Amino acid sequence: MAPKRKAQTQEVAAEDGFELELEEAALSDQETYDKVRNQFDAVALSKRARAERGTDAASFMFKKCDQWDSNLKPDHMNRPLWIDDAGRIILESFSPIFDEAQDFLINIAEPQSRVSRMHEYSLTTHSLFAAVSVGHSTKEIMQRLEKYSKTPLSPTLCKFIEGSTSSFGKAKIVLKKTLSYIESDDPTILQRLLRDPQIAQCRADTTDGLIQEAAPQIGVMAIPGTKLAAGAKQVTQTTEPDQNPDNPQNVQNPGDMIAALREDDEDEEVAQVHSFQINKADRENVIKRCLAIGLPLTEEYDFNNDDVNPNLEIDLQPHAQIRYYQEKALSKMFSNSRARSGIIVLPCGAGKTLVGITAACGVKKSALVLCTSAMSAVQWRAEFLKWSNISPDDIAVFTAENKQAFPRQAGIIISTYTMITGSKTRSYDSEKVMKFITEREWGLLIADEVHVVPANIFKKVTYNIASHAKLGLTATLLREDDKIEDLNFLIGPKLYEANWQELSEQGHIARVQCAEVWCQMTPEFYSEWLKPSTVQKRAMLSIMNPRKFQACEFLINYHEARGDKIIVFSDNVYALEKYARKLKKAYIYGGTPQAERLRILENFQHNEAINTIFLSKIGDTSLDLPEATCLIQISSHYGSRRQEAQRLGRILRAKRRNDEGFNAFFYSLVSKDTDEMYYSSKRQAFLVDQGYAFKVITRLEGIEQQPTLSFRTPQERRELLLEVSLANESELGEERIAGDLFGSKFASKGGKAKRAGARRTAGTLSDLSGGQDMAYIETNKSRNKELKKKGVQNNFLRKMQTSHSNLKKANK
DNA sequence: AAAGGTGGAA
DNA sequence: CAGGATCCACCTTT
Repeated sequence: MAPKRKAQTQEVAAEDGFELELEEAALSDQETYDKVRNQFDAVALSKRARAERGTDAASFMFKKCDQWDSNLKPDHMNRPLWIDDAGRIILESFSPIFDEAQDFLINIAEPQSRVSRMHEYSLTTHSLFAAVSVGHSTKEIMQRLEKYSKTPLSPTLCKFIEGSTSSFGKAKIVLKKTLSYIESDDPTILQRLLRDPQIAQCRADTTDGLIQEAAPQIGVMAIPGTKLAAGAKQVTQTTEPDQNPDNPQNVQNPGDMIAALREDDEDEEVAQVHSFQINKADRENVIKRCLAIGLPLTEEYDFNNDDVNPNLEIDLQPHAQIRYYQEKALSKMFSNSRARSGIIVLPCGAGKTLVGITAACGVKKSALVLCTSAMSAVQWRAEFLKWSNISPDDIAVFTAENKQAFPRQAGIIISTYTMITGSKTRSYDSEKVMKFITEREWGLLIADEVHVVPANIFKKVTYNIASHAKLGLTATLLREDDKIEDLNFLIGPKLYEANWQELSEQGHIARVQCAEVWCQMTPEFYSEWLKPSTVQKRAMLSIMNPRKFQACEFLINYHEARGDKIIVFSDNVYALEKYARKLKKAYIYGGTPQAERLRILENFQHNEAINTIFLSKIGDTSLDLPEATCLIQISSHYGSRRQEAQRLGRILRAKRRNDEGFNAFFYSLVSKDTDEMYYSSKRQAFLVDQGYAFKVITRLEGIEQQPTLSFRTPQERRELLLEVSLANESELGEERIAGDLFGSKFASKGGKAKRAGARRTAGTLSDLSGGQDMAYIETNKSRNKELKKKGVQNNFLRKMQTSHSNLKKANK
């Protein structure tokens, strides 16, 4: 703490205009930097807090505008950026140089929200770190910001950028011949590191000075699958103008000195690099320590010069043509012919898998792919075989049922996070494969869906597995907690983030109409809802709201008539089953056995008669349903933005997306005047930021004309209410089964926890229905007969339900 | 011996 | 913030 207790006053000042006074003379670089950074954070926080507090989210922006007005550059209309002192950047998307500016901003700033006319970014220490690590220099960042900004950059901001960039990304951790080196083009940085006792202790080589050698040639890396790799010399056609920042043609204003300066930079950098070696065992510690003292290391893998690890024979199939944004993302990873660790953010359905595969083809070393479920592990393998020419022997899946390693020197293993991190006792085979994995060196580690991996788990992964480069793939780099930050340091900076809107405009992902349907609660349900009761009960009531049910039914009818394939999501398993049964549709939840799921999905995809399925949370991830074109959400997990985004992602890859005028639909059904309203708005935040407009529908056109909707009479509604209430009570503890007409309690608790209990009760129930002894097995059969008797019309449905072997529930 | 249920874990 | 879903290892059964 500085002796001068100015913090208070400064914070107050910060609230209103953010005036900084720094006594630079008294402070070292590091201190200056810390101070600037702290104040930045404080300002950003207070602003955000104020905005979120909701007094008026927009007012401070207007205030900022007043300030900006005063010093606009004369030609400001040609410049697309508004930048304030706290690093908030507003980008006008209608600017002529929008593309150029956006490409640049994506590299240096964090996208906050990208709605159609204006995109908001914010400069953070971390985003600047990422910028430097993908090769932008301080000078370049400043100059280009200055170029795009409508107002002159404030000294505060300049100081911030300088402070962040000068210390970030200067030192790299590089593996050469499997040994770890800390490398930098500036020897003073290394000396500064070595002065730190903890780091010095980890040093491996015994030389006094530093190792010095010529820097590697910075060449254009040929990314497999691009025309460049195919041998075509016309690079400019395939690459976006801004992909290569060193391309002087990008400089629009010839008066700018950027190009010249940039070239100077290059010359300096190419000259020489210095390094010292560290003990491999201490690698984690060094990275951590460097982070702590403000000099984080970037991690790069010089795979071309790695002759210790055997090469893997893998190349993309000739027919695999990667798209420009995938190429852009990969070029960030592979510039200067090394593999850089980091995270690539692409919307679901935009080809994350292909990016991963291409990366593996680029590195051509053994690779380890980690995904969240065993199912997607199998899918990854299939994709590998489809897109690359890798021999099937070289690619193994390591899950509970499939424990293999590859027989040859190099290969690919696909596994799950749980399998790798699991600390419990393993079977002998698992142990063997784990040993195989931990004892070898991996060229590339691909982490699928990194956002779901809590940092501490991934720490374990990085600790256990020696991998030279790590690539994280995700669609939604956000979590409701703050663990996402840790990922930045465990894997690396975010290398690329695609813009959903842009991709959908170009037809890479489907266009989506989003709508929120507000359903009135019926009087019976609302008065019940108003009674003091538990959160669960209220939630249940709002989900089971008959009007919502009708809306759902109406939408299904409407979209089935249009020829859409519909997925209905419900987090609540009880509601899921209720809806699905009432509407005679197939449904899948956690308790549905594997074979059953596959059958249902198969039918959904290929059977003309099955156009709607109901899914529980299970459908959120790793279920590939390219047929779906319409999505209805009837209940959801509180305010989880990620879930919303991922569900939307389910329909983004719609096969028919390139049809003329094709639209996918996303409905969120919300019971009016309940908690759902609040959660719904919160959940949408991310999608809105990605530029999706949510329409609010309060009345469905033509719903009155539908004569066949369920729950039209108050009588039916009261029955439903009764059912729901009873189901709810029994759920809340007591083994109450009377009146539980559909045995729904057990359906909703399909999980293992209550299975034993369920079985016992099922016995009792089957007593009631006449199956006297060994009730458990018999239950199914008698139930099936019942179903047949009831005359289920739909062939498929009957077939499906007959073989629904996991029915712990007894139907009345 | 496959297939499927159970329990524990995170 | 809690409960659901998932995964794995072990244990039973045509």
